[in-house]
Amino acid sequence: MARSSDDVTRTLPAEGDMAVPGVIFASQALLPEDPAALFAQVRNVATLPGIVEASYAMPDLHVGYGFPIGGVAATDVARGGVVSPGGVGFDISCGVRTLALPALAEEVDGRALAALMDALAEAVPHGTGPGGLARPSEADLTRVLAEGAEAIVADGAGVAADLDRTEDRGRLTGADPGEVGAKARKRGKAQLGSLGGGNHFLEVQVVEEVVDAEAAEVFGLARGQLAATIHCGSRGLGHQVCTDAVGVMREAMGRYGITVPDAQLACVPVDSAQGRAYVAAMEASANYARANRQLIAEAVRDACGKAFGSREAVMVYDVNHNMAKRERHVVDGTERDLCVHRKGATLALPAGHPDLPAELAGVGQPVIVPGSMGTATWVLAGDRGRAFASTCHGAGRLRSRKQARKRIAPDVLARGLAEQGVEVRAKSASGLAEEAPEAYKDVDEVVAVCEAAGLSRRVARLRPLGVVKG
DNA sequence: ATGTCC
Repeated sequence: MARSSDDVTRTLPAEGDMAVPGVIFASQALLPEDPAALFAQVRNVATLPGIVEASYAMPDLHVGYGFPIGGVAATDVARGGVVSPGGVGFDISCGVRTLALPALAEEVDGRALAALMDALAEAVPHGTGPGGLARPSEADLTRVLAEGAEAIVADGAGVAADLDRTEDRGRLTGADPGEVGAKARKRGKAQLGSLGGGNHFLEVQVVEEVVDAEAAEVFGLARGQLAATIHCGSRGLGHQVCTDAVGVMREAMGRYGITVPDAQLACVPVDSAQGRAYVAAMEASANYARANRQLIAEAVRDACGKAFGSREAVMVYDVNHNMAKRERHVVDGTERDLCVHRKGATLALPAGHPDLPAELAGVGQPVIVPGSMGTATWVLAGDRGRAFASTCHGAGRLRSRKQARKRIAPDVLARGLAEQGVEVRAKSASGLAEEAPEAYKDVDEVVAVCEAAGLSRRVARLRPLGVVKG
């Protein structure tokens, strides 16, 4: 029987220092046996200065640095609302980009797939540490920080249509490269155009199921078609920007009279010197992340050219899931200027929203939700605009990296994936075990809960055929 | 997530 919104919504009433309630969208199956630490994080966020409506958590929620991953929190800028790096995450503007490939799965046999995966593994730098597709000068890096994916397309890597299908058209206009520290620049300079490690990956997939035919057609996806999905972020640059900002805010917070229940929730008013500096550096990091995905998408096109004889790969969408954005939303009957933190959560604009490009206005914003390695990726569309128009970002981790390493043997895992017909090109065996499906929640249940809650609608399910991992 | 501890 179909579940109602109430069936998947849990409220933690405002008590103690909480300014608003906690609202968690999840079924029992998506919560850990002992959710105490997770609920404590949702409650802690509800105490932040200026928070409005609720401390929300999406169905893929799990414990993170200060804020839960899967958390959505909006603060009222005019009423002392804060910005917190812990509410954005270390991998600033980490996100997912899917391209529709010019081939049907039935046209690609095992040998052709293996050739494509070899070409992709060769073309796209993956794994931790330095080494990227681009070799930017200091001036190039500054331009990427200021202009994002737009700078990459302007230099000839990609087409204008790529930007039409990239969140914010690939460029955050509040970015100030001058607010990105020297150490962050140094790390970023050596990594532009690289996947990284952890749960970051590049997959070749087949569209296995279309749930919403109209939206799938608008998004450029058809049953049986191949797709490529890129999951990565701002690498060491964003990580360093986050680290630097947490240090500054821990020290500055007291001067604004702010106390928080957890040091990891370090924050300052959005409208303060330190708040403005962080937002400018965060947006520059977001530009770096989108430029990174644009460069990798071009390398995917090159690999397709080599393996298929066609470079034609059409953007479905590029959505990010680690950002704080200034947005206007109606709260208690009045439209307000909010700073919306989405950490392990995405924007999901409903159909008809004025910020959507005309071609997407009829169906809503695309959202791409990668499952764990070897499991499905879902393409969704914004639905009712709940929780400041947000939805989930992935399967959500169930076991820590350490637990996963302990429980899962990499060779057994690799064999299992091979038996499923998934071609794996992995750099690190222990890294592979950390990303095993057993370490994650069931992504099908995550998106089903999003749909029941009215956060987003299911459009298409993509099954992996090959994966490149750090 | 991360030059997985300066």
